[in-house]
Amino acid sequence: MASTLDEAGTAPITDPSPRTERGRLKADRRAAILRAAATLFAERGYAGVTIEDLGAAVGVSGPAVYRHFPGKAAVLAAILQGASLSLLDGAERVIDAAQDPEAALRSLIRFHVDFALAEADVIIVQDRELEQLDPGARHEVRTLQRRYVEHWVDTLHRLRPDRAETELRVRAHAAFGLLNSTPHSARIPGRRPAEGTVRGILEEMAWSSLMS
Amino acid sequence: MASTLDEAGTAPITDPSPRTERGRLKADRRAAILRAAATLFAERGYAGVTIEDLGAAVGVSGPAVYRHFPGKAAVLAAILQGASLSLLDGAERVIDAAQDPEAALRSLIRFHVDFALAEADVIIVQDRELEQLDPGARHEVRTLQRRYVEHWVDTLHRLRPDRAETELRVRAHAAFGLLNSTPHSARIPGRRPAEGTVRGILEEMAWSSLMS
DNA sequence: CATGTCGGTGAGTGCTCGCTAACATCGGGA
DNA sequence: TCCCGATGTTAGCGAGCACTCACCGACATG
Repeated sequence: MASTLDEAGTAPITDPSPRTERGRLKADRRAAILRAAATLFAERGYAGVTIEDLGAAVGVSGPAVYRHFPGKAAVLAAILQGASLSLLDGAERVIDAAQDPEAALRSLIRFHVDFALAEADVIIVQDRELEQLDPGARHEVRTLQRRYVEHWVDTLHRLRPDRAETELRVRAHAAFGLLNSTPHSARIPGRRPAEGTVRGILEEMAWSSLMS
Repeated sequence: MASTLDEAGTAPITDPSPRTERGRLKADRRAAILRAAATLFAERGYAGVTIEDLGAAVGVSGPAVYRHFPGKAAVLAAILQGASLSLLDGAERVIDAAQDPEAALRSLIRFHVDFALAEADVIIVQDRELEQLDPGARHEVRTLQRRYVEHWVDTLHRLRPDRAETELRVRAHAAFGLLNSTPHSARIPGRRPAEGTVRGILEEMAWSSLMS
């Protein structure tokens, strides 16, 4: 299901030069563990997944996971740090490329929808398991998230300088809730419209709610 | 903190006639456990709360909880059943009282915002711990939730008969994500605007996103 | 080719936690 | 008043799980 995903999108903080064969295998396995962990955590919750499950999902058994992560909490931390970093990076790239604030907001919305649809598991884990992190990692993730929000608030402020920043912050959070609704409701069985249709609806709703 | 809450809002399925003193105490304790459990589950997640915690939160210790619920899962089930029942009840009352579809949708939005602000803990638990339920209870809750959604879809369909029901269902879910954003972002520390302000912003955003 | 490192395994350890058992206390109907 | 059932207590059991340990084979470097 995730075979067509852009790997760079959620790449963990990894040694960028795995020269040797063994290093490449290790990097692959680490990435595989993170992917599987995101899916499992999204399905059963952080506490509902065992280290054994994590290993089994990538074909190794139990304690082998400790060769790649110091513990279960570190797996979750890597997922959340990777996600918030990807979001922040994407927002900055998209804003830099935009010609004017209106284009910037449209691009932000499109980028966020893309991310939510492509990385549904990560989105779910992101806003469900944040408090499971140790204080250090939690603070780091929260800082990254705050910077992401502030990019939205700045862009909104450029479009509507008459509105208070506190109001724009509420609006930004509400828009995230709207855009992140698909990963959640996608878990509910039932016939869903095509992904392209959903994308269009969400973009339209986000835009009009933010600018209303 | 929950002392001023309307008890009827999330009252569990309880004996409505606790004539005797002892019966009243039992009902109170049961309600207290449910309230405390909602808060604790929202803070630490279902798996992060022990039966001991549940008892301690209401001044009894550990196994006394088993005098009121057959097990930990039953506490969660009672919370989620109560919440989805309250939402469904409220939606039906509100729609019956409305003069026309437009008034119905506005009332639905206002009702949902009120519920999300008053019962933030329950809202968080509702869409975070559904899969922890045993299949029977999960199916019941899901059925109640589906009926709630269908009331929204029906109302939307009356306002916009040109739109497909699948699209309206996506819109309804997105609106829930939007309206439920406050309980989630309220956990993030930081200065927030007054509750009345938030309410107005959310209602405006929900309306314009649904009708866009 | 010898050797150290590295990723893997199976067995085991200690702790947490849901739940039960056995017993104390007390309110309230006969 | 008496006694039963309901509500609480503490002690303890058993399972599950994160994590450690001792060991093994294979790859890569001198």
